[in-house]
Amino acid sequence: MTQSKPEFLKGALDLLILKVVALGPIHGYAISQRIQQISRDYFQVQQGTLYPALHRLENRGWLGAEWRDTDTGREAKFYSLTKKGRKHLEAEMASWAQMSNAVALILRTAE
Amino acid sequence: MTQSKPEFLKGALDLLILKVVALGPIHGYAISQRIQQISRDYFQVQQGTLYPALHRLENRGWLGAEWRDTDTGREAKFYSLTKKGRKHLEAEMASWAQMSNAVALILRTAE
DNA sequence: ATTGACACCTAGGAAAGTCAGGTATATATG
DNA sequence: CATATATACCTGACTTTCCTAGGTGTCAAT
Repeated sequence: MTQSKPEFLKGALDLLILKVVALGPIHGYAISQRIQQISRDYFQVQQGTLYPALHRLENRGWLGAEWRDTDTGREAKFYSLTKKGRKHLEAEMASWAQMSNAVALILRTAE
Repeated sequence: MTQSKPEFLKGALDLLILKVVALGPIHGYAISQRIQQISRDYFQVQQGTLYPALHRLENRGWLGAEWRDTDTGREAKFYSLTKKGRKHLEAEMASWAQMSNAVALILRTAE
């Protein structure tokens, strides 16, 4: 797109993931479920989208990962926000608000 | 991303262009200026983004184009919304609102 | 015993945006 | 007059992101 700040539109998924992980350590499969639940089924994150995204966020140092057992006694990779990730999340949220406002400005212009 | 409705995040540019063209016939170069102005410099549409996008929208039957003279006596390609385009704009605006709300739901969740 | 939910992964392709180039005309500046 | 800047259009190569469509393995329920 086109934005001075190149982090959205593509980056909305990153934002959503980071925000959900910020709620507490959680594994990938559950992240997609949470996103779907909270968004009232609006967002449905495909696995082929989810896992590469998680690896991306981990590589950038925003998420840390650790294998642990779930409640149901299964192995799963639990992600948590790093300090860097928390900082980045703050920035992304602010950026999203700006972008959202900018779009609103244009959509609001009278014909 | 991930949305049930596949038309955004990528589609925000299309939305902005369609909305600006809906204000009245306008040529490409001016579209990018208008978007920048109205968004208070937030969006800066690169030419390499703009022109392919306009061709895309034209090919999909949402925009019509016609060569005309500008005020300053130069040739320029003026775009206007087709009926189909107007309908699509309505739909896109509604979709954007939904998506925006869905993101807001997630960003609003308390830690 | 098989199905379905859980939980992870990747490869290939399509779409969109950026960067960096290009053409041409009109106006302003030295 | 020459050159620079703004206007106005365009494209190709590259990158990133997402989706589709596969794959593995475990656990619970039928």
